[in-house]
Amino acid sequence: MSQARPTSPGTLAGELRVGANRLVRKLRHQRGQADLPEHQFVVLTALNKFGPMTPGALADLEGVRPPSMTRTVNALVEHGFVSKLANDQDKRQITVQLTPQGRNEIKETRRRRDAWLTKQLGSLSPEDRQTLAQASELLKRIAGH
Amino acid sequence: MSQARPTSPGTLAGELRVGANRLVRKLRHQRGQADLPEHQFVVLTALNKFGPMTPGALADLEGVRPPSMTRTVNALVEHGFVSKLANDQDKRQITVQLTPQGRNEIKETRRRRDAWLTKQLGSLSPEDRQTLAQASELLKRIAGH
DNA sequence: CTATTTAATTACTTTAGGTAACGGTCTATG
DNA sequence: CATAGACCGTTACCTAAAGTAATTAAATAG
Repeated sequence: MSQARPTSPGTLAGELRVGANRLVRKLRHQRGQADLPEHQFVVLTALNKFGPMTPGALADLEGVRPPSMTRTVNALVEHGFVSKLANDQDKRQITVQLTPQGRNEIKETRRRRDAWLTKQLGSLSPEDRQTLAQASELLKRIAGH
Repeated sequence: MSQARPTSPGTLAGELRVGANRLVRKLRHQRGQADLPEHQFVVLTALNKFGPMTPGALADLEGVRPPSMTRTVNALVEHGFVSKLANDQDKRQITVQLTPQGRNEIKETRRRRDAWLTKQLGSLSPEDRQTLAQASELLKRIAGH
């Protein structure tokens, strides 16, 4: 494990971009027929993490425009994974919330889609897994919200 | 550095997927007007790494259907970043190869698109950068080639 | 030598995103 | 306090990038 000189941000950036892109592409390729499209799934996970939100807040969070989020939310409503709730304080707004089926779908989808990755990780040493665990935190921190 | 129990592959998979996805999404969001679309850029980098290839081989490599690759290659030809070359052994096939402008575009695009990430990495501690450097290797290993 | 297979392409469809504009609701100021 | 403007979700329409089906031309197997 040579550590001659500190890793320079510039060269690391390229390495990290390539590594992250490859993993994401591979994971996308692993996505089965049964799984929800990524843009729908991330909305479920956002609601699971932050609780009920308006479509506008979801759009901001996911970095898409409001009309796109309207479509995504409507698709999820049709699947029965979320429901829309009127807001009595401000009648312009609505609240989107997970249904029990939505919660279940998160669990099932994660299980299916992480099966491949879990297998790969299982073949690494505990030290390497520890490295990746720390890296996961750093990635999230870098990416902000 | 608390290491009470070994990081389980199952929970790590979820963390890693989220972290990698967020970074990639953020990087995509940072992509400037001047940069090529990702699907075009990755073809340039593939040609740079593996040398001249047929459209079919590129399609396999990128996990995309042949008609999509035909379009991507044609767009790159119009930009002058690659050129098509007839194959005399098998006249059904063509070879796609980088032009000098294509090579230059890779360099320039990488420089531009890594500017943001380089800045983020610069604000981390050398230890964290070391963690990410190791993680980059692991990500590439996991994702295969 | 014909029949099948293969490679790239063309034509058309699907998916997921964007912008512009609208309609109902809230809010601030004149 | 009335109304002008801002805000929120939505609708209508457009664009980008991928897919499938069908086409053309070339190689190869029987």
